[in-house]
Amino acid sequence: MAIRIVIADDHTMLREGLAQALDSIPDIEVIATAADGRELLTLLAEITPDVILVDIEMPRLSGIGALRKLEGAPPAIVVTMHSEDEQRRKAAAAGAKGFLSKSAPLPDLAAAIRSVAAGEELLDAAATADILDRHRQPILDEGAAALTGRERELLSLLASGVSSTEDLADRLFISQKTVKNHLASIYDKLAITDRAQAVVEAIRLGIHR
Amino acid sequence: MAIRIVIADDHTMLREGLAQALDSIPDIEVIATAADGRELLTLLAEITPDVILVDIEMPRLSGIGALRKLEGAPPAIVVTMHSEDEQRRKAAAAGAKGFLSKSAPLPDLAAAIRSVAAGEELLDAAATADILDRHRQPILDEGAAALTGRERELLSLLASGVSSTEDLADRLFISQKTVKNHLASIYDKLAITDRAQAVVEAIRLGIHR
DNA sequence: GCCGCGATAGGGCGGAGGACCTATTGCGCT
DNA sequence: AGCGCAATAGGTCCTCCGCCCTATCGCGGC
Repeated sequence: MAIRIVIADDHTMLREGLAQALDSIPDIEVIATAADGRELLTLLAEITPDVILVDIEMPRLSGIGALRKLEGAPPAIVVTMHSEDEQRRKAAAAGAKGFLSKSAPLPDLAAAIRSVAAGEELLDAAATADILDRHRQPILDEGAAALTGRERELLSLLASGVSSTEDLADRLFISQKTVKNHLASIYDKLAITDRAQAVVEAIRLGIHR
Repeated sequence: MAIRIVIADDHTMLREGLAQALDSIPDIEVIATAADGRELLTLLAEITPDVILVDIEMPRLSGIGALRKLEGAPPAIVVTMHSEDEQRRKAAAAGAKGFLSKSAPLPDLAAAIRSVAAGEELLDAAATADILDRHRQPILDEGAAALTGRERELLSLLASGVSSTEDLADRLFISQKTVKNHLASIYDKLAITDRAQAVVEAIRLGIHR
């Protein structure tokens, strides 16, 4: 269901941080990370993600070096510190399907992951913007996509700890009956049975704050 | 309650990724981020975090430059790509309280944040390891710290979507009565009233999987 | 040896919550 | 004009949940 990705970067803070951030996006799942090119190769001998995210600058074996050895089995996106044309050219030559600066916003990275997962290429800097726009929205679950605005509001409140029918009704300025109706509709769409499961789903789908 | 921090780094992927990763630690709260030194200064004119995390290499105004202007109001930890003594020396001179490589593991970063929040200094590379060790454990809420092992197991199951008394009893191989007793104890300790709120707390406290 | 407490289990009681059904209003699309 | 649907609200029924109280067993500490 979700797009399964692997992240390779030698800086733990970026690697683990990005892993957590991407994992929290409903349609993206980080299944493993690697601290250098060799680790990445070892990893890919065992598992096959849908998309690989590689940093260029890494000890032992660089991202570009790793890609050359892989010959593009799973599509790869190269991320780098200083986005220069020379690096972009090298990445493309090594078989990368995408190229992004580490300064790119996370929604762009998510869109890029969806793009290459769908078989598109993001190498031409000019064309990239258009392609990304077509992959902006996260691919939510069937049920989650069917949620109405009011249902999302209610879920968001639930996920913030407002659990009783009375409190929910007060916060939304509607009757307790309507709260129960909305909840029943949510249970139906998400295929769950109670408020506790609704909280789990709300947080998994990123419906909170 | 939680340690309030601000992150300054020009690379969005590191900045936002790290923000999300740190925010998920129960006793750490990321209240804002900045993309360069100037933004950081603007931010600190408005808000006062407990700890600042700054990258050295940033456009417009470097991390070191920003620290010099701040004169160490909130304690700062400098993070950098290539951990060299020259940079460590400069960071110390600019008033930094800590110095870490971006390759440092996240638990070390969390421990470093707790250390400087507590008023300690992490500049001597040799002494750092000992100090970090003393700040390994996350500072949980009063109530959360009082949870017993079995109560955590139950919470963890709840947070994974097992919500009915019957299912919980089956998964833990205990009677439904005991499940209710454990739940009542959890409600008491966490000052909540039902399963939905328990799920919210479980996830906030990182008790899941 | 006993106290405290974690883990286990039972009973009763009242209310909240979930399932099922109907109904009205207003909006947008055809 | 008519359809579909989101948002609102009401009703009934019965289960399950939260609350209060009691009780046993075994372990570790004072």
